[in-house]
Amino acid sequence: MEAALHITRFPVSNYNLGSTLASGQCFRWIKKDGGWIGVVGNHWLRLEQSPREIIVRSPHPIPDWSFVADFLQSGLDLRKIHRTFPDDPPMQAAVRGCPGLRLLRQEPWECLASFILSSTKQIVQIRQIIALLCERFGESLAVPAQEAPAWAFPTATRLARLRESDLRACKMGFRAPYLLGTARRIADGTFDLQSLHDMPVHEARQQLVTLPGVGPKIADCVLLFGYGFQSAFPIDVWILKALRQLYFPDREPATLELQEFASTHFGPHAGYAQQYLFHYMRTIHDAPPVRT
DNA sequence: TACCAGGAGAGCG
DNA sequence: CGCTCTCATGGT
Repeated sequence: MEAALHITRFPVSNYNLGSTLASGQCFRWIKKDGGWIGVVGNHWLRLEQSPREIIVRSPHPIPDWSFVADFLQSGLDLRKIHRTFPDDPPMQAAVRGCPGLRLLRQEPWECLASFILSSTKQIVQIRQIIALLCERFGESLAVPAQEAPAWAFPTATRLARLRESDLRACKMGFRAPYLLGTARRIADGTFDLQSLHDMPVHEARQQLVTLPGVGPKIADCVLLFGYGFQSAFPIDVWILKALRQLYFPDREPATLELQEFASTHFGPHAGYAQQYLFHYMRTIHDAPPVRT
């Protein structure tokens, strides 16, 4: 089975594939047999970390693997990013605590839809909802023998034709009309996701928050994870807690003050810094007690 | 069981 | 404006 797969390798340094895929920026990758199974575009893929490269396997020939390099951002020099981070104890602890953590570059529609579904949900539940949505409405993909079936993320056009009850059946609750409304604006052409690539970040953000179910936090997630605007700094409950505990342990700043602090303190790649704080907070600094 | 989750939108005053 | 409440569902 192994030999039947088509394979390529991306040389990397300081790339922690596991932390990256499990850091709450994407929701479809599953750890299996020392590697990771997932979908990029219309391709089932298996990714595996080795010391100096990421090994990529596909069930069918891939003439051009560059879409995988784009997704992984494997060519990015992480040290250059780190050098722009503020030189303070919390930030340095977060970087040391999450070596090789990266930002992926996801397809904007999948990223937008996924984060509309993320509001007030735990990551495990977001994953369940998205898995259901893909299984029911996504295009079936070719997978290797003995592997579980896989589906592409459903297109906006496909979701736009559904009824709200079809989406609620995927356990997304009050998020169903949001996702449906946004899918319809993209499907009917009144919102152009592609055009955001060429806008200044503040303008792209203004556009995104006109979509139903998209407020400041989700807009920033899409700008950061889907478009690569690395100044975007999503502020959620975890980041608020991180800023309070790590930077202001002796008092209780208002949310507005923390937003102001976040927008000025972390430099041109603030969004990247945010991912370190988020993952550090969730996995190390304030990890919930382990049950036995 | 009760609480809370990578929030947003509507309805107040 | 700024604040509060609600929204649906399931994990812990």
